[in-house]
Amino acid sequence: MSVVSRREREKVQRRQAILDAAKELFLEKGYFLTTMEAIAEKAELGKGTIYLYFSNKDELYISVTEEGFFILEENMARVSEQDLEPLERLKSYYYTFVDHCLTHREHFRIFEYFLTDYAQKNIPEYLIDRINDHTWKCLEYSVKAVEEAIDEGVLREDVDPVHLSIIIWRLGTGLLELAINREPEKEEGGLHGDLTQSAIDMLLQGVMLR
Amino acid sequence: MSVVSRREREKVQRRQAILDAAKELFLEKGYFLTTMEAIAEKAELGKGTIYLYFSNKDELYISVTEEGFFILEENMARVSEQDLEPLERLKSYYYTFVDHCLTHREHFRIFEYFLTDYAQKNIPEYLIDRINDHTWKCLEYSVKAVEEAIDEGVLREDVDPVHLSIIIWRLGTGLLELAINREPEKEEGGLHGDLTQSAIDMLLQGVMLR
Amino acid sequence: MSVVSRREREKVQRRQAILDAAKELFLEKGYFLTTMEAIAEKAELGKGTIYLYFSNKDELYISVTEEGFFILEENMARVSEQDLEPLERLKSYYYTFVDHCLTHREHFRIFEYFLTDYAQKNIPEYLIDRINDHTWKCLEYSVKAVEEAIDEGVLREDVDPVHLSIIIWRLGTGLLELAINREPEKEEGGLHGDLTQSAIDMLLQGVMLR
Amino acid sequence: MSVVSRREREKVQRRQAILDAAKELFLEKGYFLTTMEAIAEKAELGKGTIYLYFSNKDELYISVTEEGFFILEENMARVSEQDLEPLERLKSYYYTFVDHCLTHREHFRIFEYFLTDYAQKNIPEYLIDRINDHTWKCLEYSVKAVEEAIDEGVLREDVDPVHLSIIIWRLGTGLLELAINREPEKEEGGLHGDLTQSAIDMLLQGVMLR
DNA sequence: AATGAATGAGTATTCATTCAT
DNA sequence: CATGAATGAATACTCATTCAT
Repeated sequence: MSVVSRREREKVQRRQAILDAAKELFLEKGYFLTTMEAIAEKAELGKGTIYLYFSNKDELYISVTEEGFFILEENMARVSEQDLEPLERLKSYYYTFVDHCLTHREHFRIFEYFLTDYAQKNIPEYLIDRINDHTWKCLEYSVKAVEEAIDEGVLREDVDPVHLSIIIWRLGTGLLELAINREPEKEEGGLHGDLTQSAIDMLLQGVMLR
Repeated sequence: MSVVSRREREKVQRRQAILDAAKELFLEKGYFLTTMEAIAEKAELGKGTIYLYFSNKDELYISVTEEGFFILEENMARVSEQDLEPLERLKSYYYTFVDHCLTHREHFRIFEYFLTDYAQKNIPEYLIDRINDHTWKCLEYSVKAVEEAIDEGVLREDVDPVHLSIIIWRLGTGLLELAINREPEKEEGGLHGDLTQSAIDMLLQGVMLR
Repeated sequence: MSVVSRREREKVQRRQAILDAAKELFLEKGYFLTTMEAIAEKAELGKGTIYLYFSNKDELYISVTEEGFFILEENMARVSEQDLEPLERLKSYYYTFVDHCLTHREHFRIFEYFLTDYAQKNIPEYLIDRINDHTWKCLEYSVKAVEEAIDEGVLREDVDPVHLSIIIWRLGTGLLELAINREPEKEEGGLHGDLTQSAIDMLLQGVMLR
Repeated sequence: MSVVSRREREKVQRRQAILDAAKELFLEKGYFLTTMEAIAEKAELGKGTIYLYFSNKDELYISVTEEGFFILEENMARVSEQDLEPLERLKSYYYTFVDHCLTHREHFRIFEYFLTDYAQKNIPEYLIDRINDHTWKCLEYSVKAVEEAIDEGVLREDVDPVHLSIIIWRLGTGLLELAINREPEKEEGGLHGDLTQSAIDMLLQGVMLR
């Protein structure tokens, strides 16, 4: 059994090595300019080996994206377990998302690629579905927080929880796109930090009851 | 002269035919999956002809993007000439931008591609600059409106005009991304219309003096 | 008639302009890397115009080469009219050829190209024949001089006039190749001048009667 | 180990197959008219395979040329080890060179291309240097033989060893050019054999002490 | 299981030549 | 006559994927 488990462990490690190499390269050069050969080299594996773990380039790409979601989902879950005022929780989700994307910029970029049309047209549906599932799982945390906030009389009753959640989320990605693609290596506290905070504050101010 | 002007006209038409074909294809399949051959075919021209009008694929791509900006800038200028309350003007710029992107979805998508990393790394700087100039030109309309609004006591004084403009603009793109990429051919009045409006309203509500 | 002759003159001028432009470019970049467009531009004519004077690129190329021969033949003829000792005449032909090639380096290079295999395989026979005729015309001057020299008892009787002529001529081209291709813009008096002279002197010394 | 060495051997064989195919085609059609596809086809390999062995067309071309030099250098070295009178040795080098070029006509032609201007302008310097190194290595054998001949009082003291070597070498190429390009498949004993011999004899006769 | 050599479809771009004006 | 816009065949090179070892 020990032998089997060692093999098992090695397999997992190898898979991870490929994912890590791919993540870095997809981030650096984008989907089309990243070659399978380069990934193999960076992972210090043979070119053919990749195909033992991922059936093709697209699947590898999606897997890289998915990996990011696992981390994000964990962070979201952690926030959900904290004892917070509903509005604070809502902001906390927002910041968690923004921080996650800034820390794992690669996931954000890769995810953005995902929204583009040619990605959608060239990636098999089952892979797309997998990503969409993740997206919704994250969004739901926000939706619940908004509902709570309305219930507790902190937010106006005419606010649609799903709408507000989408707006917050898209506000975040909109600003992130700028921060990540335009000021590649800026420190966190710069213009973007301000914008991120101002944005959510202005927005919530606009829907709070007072 | 008549002959010359006819030729001149034909040249312009041919250039436009190429731009139109390219626009459609870049939109449909993205930069990398669109071939020069396909563009030529769609424009009903020889492959080599394209190169008489655009020096290479990148330049054609940028030109397509630029064309969209010319239209947008015109619309923005038109709004700027209207006699509007500063807050109405601000919203009007926002809606103009959103409407433009919904009407010319291709420009939006192409422009989004532009923000991606591999685009930035593989397009010559002078072409990138050309696009950035357009972006700033549009943003400035919004900045001026915010300044006016502050001057007239409609918006809080502690609001940074550039920051708010960026937030509005990015809120717009964030939502558009969703609308355009996820619900490809939805009619205007759907979920997105609501979101767009709610978003700007909530946001401005948050920064208004009252 | 005046009008006709003016037109005639213009035609000749235009042809010459093309030849001059082509000569310069073929020399500078070689056959394959010289484009018809570049020739047209340099000749300040339309691309299509060239085809009114030369039926295609090959013919133009040969014509350029031929033009060089006309000049060389004239110079050879001039030497043949001088009153010279047969051995001096022989050397004079040799120097005339070498000087011609150094002065009109382009003709030499173009001519050398002509000897290459792909030139031979891709140029219509009638054009090849035209060049060969020129070659023989020049060689015959030398042959006659050798015959004279033998008749006058200056050269050994066992020397074959054609053989010696070919040897002298090829010795010249062999050295020229070096001079022209390797030391592109060296002044005449350099290593090459010495070599050229030494070579013919050594050679003739070896076949002189004494 | 046996497996490894077999693979190694196959790699060498494959490389050689490409070189052979390329040699034949470059000879037959010249650089520009030889396509990588044709080479692949002749070598019975996939188009892409060539690029596993040679980084591009130029490198392949130079490699073909270089291969010829390896053979020539070997033959020259063999002559240098023989016990010969200096003048005989000198002639022997000359004949070795001429014979080599007649036996491996392709190398001669390819090398001649090398001297042309467009080759020089379009081949990376480091490749040019590689070829020049070979040229000098061969020439030095001749230079040493001339020096010996002078030392032993067989050749005149005023003869410059490098000059004479160059003259001999260029005399050889001059004649070879004729033999190879003009009488493609003539048997060895023809006009050319005579010329080659006559030429060196006349020349040396002219510089011998007597 | 891991490898990496081989493959060949696919792509941007060039350029001699034609032909309508 | 002169033009130059249009053409499309041709070509070097890349890269995801396969498969024999």
